[in-house]
Amino acid sequence: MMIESNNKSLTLSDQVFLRIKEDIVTGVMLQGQKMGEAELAKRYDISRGPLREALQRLEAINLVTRTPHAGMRVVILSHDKMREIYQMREAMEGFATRLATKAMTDAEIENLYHLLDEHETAIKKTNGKVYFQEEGDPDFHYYIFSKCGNHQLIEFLENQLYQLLRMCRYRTSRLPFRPKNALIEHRTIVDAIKNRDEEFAEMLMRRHIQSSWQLVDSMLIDQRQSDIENKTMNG
Amino acid sequence: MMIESNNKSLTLSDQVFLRIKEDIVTGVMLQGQKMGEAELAKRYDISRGPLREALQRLEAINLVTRTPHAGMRVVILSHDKMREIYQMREAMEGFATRLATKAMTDAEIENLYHLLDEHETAIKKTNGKVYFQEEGDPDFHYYIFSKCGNHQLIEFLENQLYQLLRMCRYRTSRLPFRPKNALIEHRTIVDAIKNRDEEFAEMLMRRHIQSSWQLVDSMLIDQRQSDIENKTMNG
DNA sequence: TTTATTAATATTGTTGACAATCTTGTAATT
DNA sequence: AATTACAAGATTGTCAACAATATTAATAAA
Repeated sequence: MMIESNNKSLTLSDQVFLRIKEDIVTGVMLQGQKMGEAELAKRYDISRGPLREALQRLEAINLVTRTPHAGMRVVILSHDKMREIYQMREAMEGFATRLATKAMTDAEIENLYHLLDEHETAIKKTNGKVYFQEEGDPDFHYYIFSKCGNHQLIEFLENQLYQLLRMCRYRTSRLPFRPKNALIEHRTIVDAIKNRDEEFAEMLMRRHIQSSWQLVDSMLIDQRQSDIENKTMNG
Repeated sequence: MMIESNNKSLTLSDQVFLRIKEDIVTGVMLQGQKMGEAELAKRYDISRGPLREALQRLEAINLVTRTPHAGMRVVILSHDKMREIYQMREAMEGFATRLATKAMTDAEIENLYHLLDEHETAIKKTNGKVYFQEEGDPDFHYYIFSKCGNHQLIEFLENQLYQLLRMCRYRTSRLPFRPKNALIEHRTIVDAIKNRDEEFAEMLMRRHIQSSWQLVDSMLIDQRQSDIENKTMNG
């Protein structure tokens, strides 16, 4: 929602890149789906030139796969691939947290506490339904790693890894989460940052991401289970 | 050298991407240099369409920077940026080493020892001039992280980070290195892998990369020193 | 009936021309 | 003399037609 606001000076290729990216991440386009250039060009009302450039950029962030002379497809997030993504996230965001623990100003740490307070009230208001549901969680993580001081790392996390993560999240929709647990973990992380305890902050962030993965992992297993059952019933 | 061998089924865009990448990394194109599309198209004997796609891909791996409606420039590897790159390398390759320590087969570890032996004889033969001079070191590192089992991580290290690293190395050309030291460090890393000691292997790899950075860092400081002196003499 | 070959079709890769935008240089005004 | 406004030139962004490649469908042979 609200992505059509900045059409002013962006190039056509940029605009359609953002639009398709959103359509892939949010599941409007299905995984493994063939993306014919002519079809897409018509659909997004654009010529094939800028479209191809947009697809090229989508390939660069691993949202589509290309086979020469055969075309593009939406990436398929297999169970294995998702595990790899979360594993990578654990290492890189853990490291970013360590750096941020050293680099953040006191004022920025205060901002983090305010952010947590906002989340808490949001949880209370909606009786625990918000949070983790694409609301608070990304803000929290984003705020921390954006303060790590390493632009290369920030750029990678923001523009590459987090796009795939969002896609994972959309795939495992409607999670039966425990927002209070997540909030508690978040608080312990911020406390460690406040104490300037890099070692501990990194460890807590890694564990937090690990448990996030375990939840997704179990979801996927359940899903596969029911897939198998469906197949058995139909066959 | 020897990059013109596989022209068979690669698309034009792919070919020119590889060629320009090589020209940037090896310093044929200078840092910060303007890359006019018309000029490049003529130079590489290609039309602007595929050229633009190639440039797009170069932008994706941070070898060129683009400002809309103003064109592309070769990236400038400032001192700060290089530190960021090495910092990131330390974290990610260290993590990859940890994973590889668990994942490698015994046969693959034997291969690593053979690789070290080859390097040792090469050093003896050339009296310590080879190694680190774009010969043995990348092979060693590449072999390890390529066995980490995480394809996302491998892809990132190989296609993104290592391109920038090669560029750093070319920039700090002719280093007064100590190949024997590096070889010793390599051996201790392989020994840790052989013992399946993930913790230690990661630590050793990180330290190895740290000292690699310190060498480059000191080079850059010297360089700046002499730059300042030159400026003083000329002004 | 199955498999291999070949032609037809559809899709991707490439090109050169056209449009929009920025940069540069000149001239006029303060 | 300095600065702003405007116009000419150059460069990037976009488009539609053309060429090369892969996919398919059909036909013929085993």
